[in-house]
Amino acid sequence: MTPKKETPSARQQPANIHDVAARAGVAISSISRVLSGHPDVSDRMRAKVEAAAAELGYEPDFTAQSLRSGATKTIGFIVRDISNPFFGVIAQKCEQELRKAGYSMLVMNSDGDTETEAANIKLLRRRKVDGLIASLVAEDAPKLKASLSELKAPVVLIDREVKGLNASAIIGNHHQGVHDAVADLLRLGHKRIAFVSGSTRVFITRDRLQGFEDAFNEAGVQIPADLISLGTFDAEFGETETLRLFNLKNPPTAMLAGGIGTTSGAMRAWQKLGIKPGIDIGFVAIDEWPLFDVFGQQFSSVYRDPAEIGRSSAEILLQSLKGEKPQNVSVETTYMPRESSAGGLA
Amino acid sequence: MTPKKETPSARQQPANIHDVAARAGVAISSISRVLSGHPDVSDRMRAKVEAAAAELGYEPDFTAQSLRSGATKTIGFIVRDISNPFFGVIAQKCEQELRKAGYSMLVMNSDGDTETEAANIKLLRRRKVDGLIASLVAEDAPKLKASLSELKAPVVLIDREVKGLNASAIIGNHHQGVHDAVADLLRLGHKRIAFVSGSTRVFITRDRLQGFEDAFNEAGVQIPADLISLGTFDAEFGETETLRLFNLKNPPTAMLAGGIGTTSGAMRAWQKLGIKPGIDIGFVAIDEWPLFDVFGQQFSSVYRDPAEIGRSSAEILLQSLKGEKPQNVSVETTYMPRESSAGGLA
DNA sequence: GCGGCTTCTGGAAACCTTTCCAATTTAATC
DNA sequence: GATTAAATTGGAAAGGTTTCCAGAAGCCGC
Repeated sequence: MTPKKETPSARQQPANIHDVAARAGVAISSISRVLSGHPDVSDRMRAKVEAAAAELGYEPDFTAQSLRSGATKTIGFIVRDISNPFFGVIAQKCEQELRKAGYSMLVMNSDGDTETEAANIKLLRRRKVDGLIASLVAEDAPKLKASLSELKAPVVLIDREVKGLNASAIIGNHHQGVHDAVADLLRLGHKRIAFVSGSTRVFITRDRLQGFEDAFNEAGVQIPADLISLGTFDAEFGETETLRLFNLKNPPTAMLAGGIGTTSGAMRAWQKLGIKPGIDIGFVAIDEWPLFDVFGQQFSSVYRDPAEIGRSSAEILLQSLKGEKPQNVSVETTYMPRESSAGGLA
Repeated sequence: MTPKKETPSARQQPANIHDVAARAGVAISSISRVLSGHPDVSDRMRAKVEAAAAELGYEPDFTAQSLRSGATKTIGFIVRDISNPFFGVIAQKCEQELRKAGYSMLVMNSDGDTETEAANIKLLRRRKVDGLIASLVAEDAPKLKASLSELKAPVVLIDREVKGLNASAIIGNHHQGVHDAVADLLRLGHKRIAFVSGSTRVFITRDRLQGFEDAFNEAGVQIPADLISLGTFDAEFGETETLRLFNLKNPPTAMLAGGIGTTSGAMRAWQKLGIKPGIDIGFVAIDEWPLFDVFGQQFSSVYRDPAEIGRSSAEILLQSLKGEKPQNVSVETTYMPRESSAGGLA
C-alpha cells in the first residue's frame, strides 16, 4: 500500500484537503467540518485541524466548493455601460456591500444591445451565479422573462419592471422629479419644452413621460409632441436629436435631457450650434454626474442618489439570498432648481 | 440494474452530460469531445450528439468545467474605486475585450486600502482566476509581491511597477505631461505652483513629481517644496490639502491636481474659499472626466486616454494567457493647454 | 487475406470539495 | 454499572465535467 501521492511540499503544489487530513491524522470530512464552522466538532479536533491547515497554508479550492455545495458566492451585475458614472457609483456600492457578505461581483456591459444582454444572462446562468443585479436594455425583449427565471436565482432590477417575473425591483419615482421640473419650466414661461430620453421599452422612460405630460395638462398647456424624442440612452442619440430639434423652424426654448448619456450628447450638439445651455435656452439635466455641484454652471437637475440605489440593490439581493421574498423599493427623485431653468427667457 | 436516475425531464432539472450521453446512446467522453471541438470525432457522432444536446437544452456546467480543466475563464479586476470615471472607462473596455475572448471579469474595489486589496487578491487566488488586471494602492505593501506571484496567473498592472515581479505593466508617461504643464505655468509667470496628488508609494506619483521638479530646474526657479502635498488619491485628501495650501500666508498662484479624485476635492475646497479656478488662480487638472470638453470652463489638463489603457490592458493579458511573455507598454500623456492655466495672472 | 496504421469510441480516473450515513466514543441517567 | 441518548468521527458517495488510456473499427498496400 504505497501512498498515491507525495506530500504537497514534495510535489510543490498547493495543499488540498487530503493533505491536511493526512497531516492532522484525521478524516477529510473532519477537515471540512472544522473549516466550515460545523458545530459538532470537539476542541481537540479543531485545534489539530487548524494547526495542520496553518502549517500547510491550506486554502480551500473555491471552484470545488462551488461545485459540491451548489453556491458560487458570485453575483452577476449587468448594466448598459459601466463607464457611465451613475452606474459606476451603483456598482461600487453594490460590490462593497456584497463583498462584506462574502460575495463577489461579475460585471458585464450589455452595450445597449438586447442580444448582448441575452448572451450575458445566458453565460451567468451557465456560471451558476447566486443572484443578479441588472439594469436592462429593454423590458420586453424576446424570451427575457424566461431567460431571467431560468437563472433560478434571485434577481434585482434597477428601474425596470418585467411583469410576471418573480424579481425584486428598485424603482425611482421619476414621475415626481420630471413633473416638478416641467412644472417649474412652464411656470417660468417656457412652452416649447423638448424631452429627449431613452426608449419607452423601459419603465423609467414611461414614468418620466407621464410626469412630463401631467405637468403640461395641469398647466393647461398643449403638449409639444414634436419635441418629444425617445430612442436610446446613449450620447449619439442625444446629440443627433438635440441637433435636429434645435434646427426646427419652431425650436424649443428649453430642454430636459433623460440621463447622463443624453446630456453628454446634448452638450456636444449645443456646442456645435453655439447654444449655451442655461443661458440661451432653459435646461434641466436628469441625473447628476461627478462634480456636478461644483462646476459652477448652475444646471438644474432631477436628482436621485446612485449610492443609495447601489446599497439598496445589494441589500435586497442579500435578503433574497437568505430566503426572503422579492420586494419593491421606491427611490425618490428630486427636482433641484438652479439658474439654468430660466435660460432663454431674457 | 435499474437506472440510478430518472430522465432529466422527469426530475425537472437541467440536463447534464450523462443525460445527453444516454439520449444519444454514446459515452460521455464523446459528448465532451464533440462539444469542445475535439478533432477526432466522426460526422455521424457529431450529428447525434448535437441533436441530443439540442433536444435536452443541454448547457455544460461552468463550475464543473473549471474544476476539471483548471481554467476558470475569469479575470480579476481591482481598482481603488470603480465609480471613478477614469477607472470606469478602463473597466468597460477591459470587459468588452475579455468578453470577446470568452472571459468574464470579477470587479473589486480596494477602497484605497492595502489590507482590503490584499484580501481581494487572496480571494481571487482561491477563486483560481486565470488572470488579474489591477491598479494597486501601493507598490510596496507588505507581502504584495509574494501575494501576486502566488496567483500563478498573468498579471497586468496599470501605472504601477513592482520590482522583481514577473508581470506586465501598462505605464503612462506622466513625467512628460506634467513637465509640459508646469513648464507652461512657469512660462506664464506662475512661481508658487502647488501640486497635490497621491502617494509616492506608487510609480505614477514619483513620475509626476519628477516632471514637476524637472520643469522647475530647467526654468531655474526654486521648487516650492511647501506646496507639494502627496498623500492619497481620494477627494477628501484633495479637499483638505487644497484648503490648507490656499490658507497659507504665501499661498499658491496655481495648482496641479493629480487625478479626478484630487480635482473633485480641490473644486470643493475652492468653492468654500470663494476661489474660481482658472480665473482667480491658474489650474491644470490631471486626467479628464466625462464632459470635460463640453463644460466650457476651459480647464487645462494632462490628458491620457482611458479607453486605450483599458483595451491595451486586456490585450496584453490575453496575450499572456496564450503563453506570451509579460510586456511593458507605454501610454502617452499630453498637456492640453487651455485658458485656466493663465488664471490669477491679471 | 492479413499485418500495421490511423481514426474513432468507451470506460474510468481525476479535479476537490461537501454531505449523508453509519459507527464509534462520550456523557447522562437510573 | 448497565442502558440510553448525545456528541463526535470516519468512510464513501456525489457534484459534472475533462482527459488519459486502451480497445475497436476502418483503411491501406501487398
